Amino acid sequence: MASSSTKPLDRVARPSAKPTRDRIVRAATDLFSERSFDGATTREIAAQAGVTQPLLNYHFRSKEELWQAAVDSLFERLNKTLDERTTGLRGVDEVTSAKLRVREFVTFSARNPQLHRIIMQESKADGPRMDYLVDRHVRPIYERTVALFEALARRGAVPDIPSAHLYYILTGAGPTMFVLAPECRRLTSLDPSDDAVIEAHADAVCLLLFGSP
Amino acid sequence: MASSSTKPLDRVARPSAKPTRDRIVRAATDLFSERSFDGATTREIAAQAGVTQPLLNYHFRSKEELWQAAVDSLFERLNKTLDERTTGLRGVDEVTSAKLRVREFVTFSARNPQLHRIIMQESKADGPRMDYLVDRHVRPIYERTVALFEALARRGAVPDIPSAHLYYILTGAGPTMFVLAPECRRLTSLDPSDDAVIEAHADAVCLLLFGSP
DNA sequence: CAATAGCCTGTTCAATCGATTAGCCTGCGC
DNA sequence: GCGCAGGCTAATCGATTGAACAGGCTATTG
Repeated sequence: MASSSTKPLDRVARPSAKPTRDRIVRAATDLFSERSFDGATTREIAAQAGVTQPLLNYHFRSKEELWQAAVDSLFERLNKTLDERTTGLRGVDEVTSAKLRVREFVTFSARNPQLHRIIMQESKADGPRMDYLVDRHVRPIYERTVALFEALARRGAVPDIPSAHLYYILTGAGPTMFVLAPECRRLTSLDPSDDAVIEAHADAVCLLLFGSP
Repeated sequence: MASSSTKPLDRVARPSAKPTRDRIVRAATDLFSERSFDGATTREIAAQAGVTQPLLNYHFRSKEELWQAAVDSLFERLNKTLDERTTGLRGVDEVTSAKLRVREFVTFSARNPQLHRIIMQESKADGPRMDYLVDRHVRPIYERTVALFEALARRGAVPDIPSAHLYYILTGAGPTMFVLAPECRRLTSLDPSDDAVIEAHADAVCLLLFGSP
């Protein structure tokens, strides 16, 4: 097969191109998560990035490749955030450490709802973009999380629930309030972007999982 | 303003039109939930329904109106399912009744992941379709659920968590495994459409919320 | 000081979108 | 048994989509 997918552009990039490229990726992240892959137009992305539409095809081979760049940058941010929280925790016991990790996950999901929106989006079509997401990004996180939960379950720190179910309970209970933020604002008097609300939600999730916030 | 939205077509429908209309709505439900509003094309919906594309504009004024019909039929099914479970429960205590309702919600979400997929989809754009969803369908369910949780909390049957947070924990933890079914199949050895898996997930959610399945 | 390569824009193309129109076929009411 | 309205299709519309192309500006390079 002549699959060429995502070869880097064979061009020696100059540093002056980086900020422009970053603005495009940021705009693409927002619009892909808001409008879905099909719903987001390259013209709209270009407009939000403050550039012309053909420039997207200059920096990226296709809309598909721009989508991959957006996804990569999102997961890079997530992994960096979680890693920073994990290191610097030498000597803290395993349960407390896990709780902090969960809280960090909830906070990140609140500040970056785009990630879960894109995952939800793509996990329906079940196409090549789903392959990219799972193989490249989701599986490593899933396996680390499951291993953590199973260690916690052996200590009795979390309820005895099959780890796959626990994983989807966490990835559902944590981000949904923020993924559905516009709905939440209409239904309740809460603003999901408010720090106090985020804190309260992290409390709630930890209370359910660990028995204490 | 000349807003005309969703007037019924001024035409005396014959019974022979109903099955065709239903097939179109069913196909629209599947494709809107899989591909999002923008991603689903009227031609594809027509093809899956086994009719020609202009027929959609015969039965519905616009793509928007077809979307509303699909959403209406989904929520009608949800409400019917939950109501059937609630009646026929005379004399059962409140906690057991709530548990059964939650289990029914999880089961419905597993068999009809389209509903949550569409809600997730629309809750990002924050446009007129979001208004339609919340005002017409989600708010009544939200208020009933919150009232139920607050009654349960007064009895100590569920953890003391602000009801809005509890609502989003439930609507996240319950359906996410099934909304992300294609992802789940790749990550785990579980098939989210398997009855045993659905049962196990309902057990897990009830265990976390109520302390026992 | 040329000249080359990276960065970016204006213009345009074929494909595809939702919607409209004109018209065919069928079966019910009179 | 005739007319007419409902159900449906074929053909086509203007608008918009992602992408390609040709060319201009600028900074680095030799």
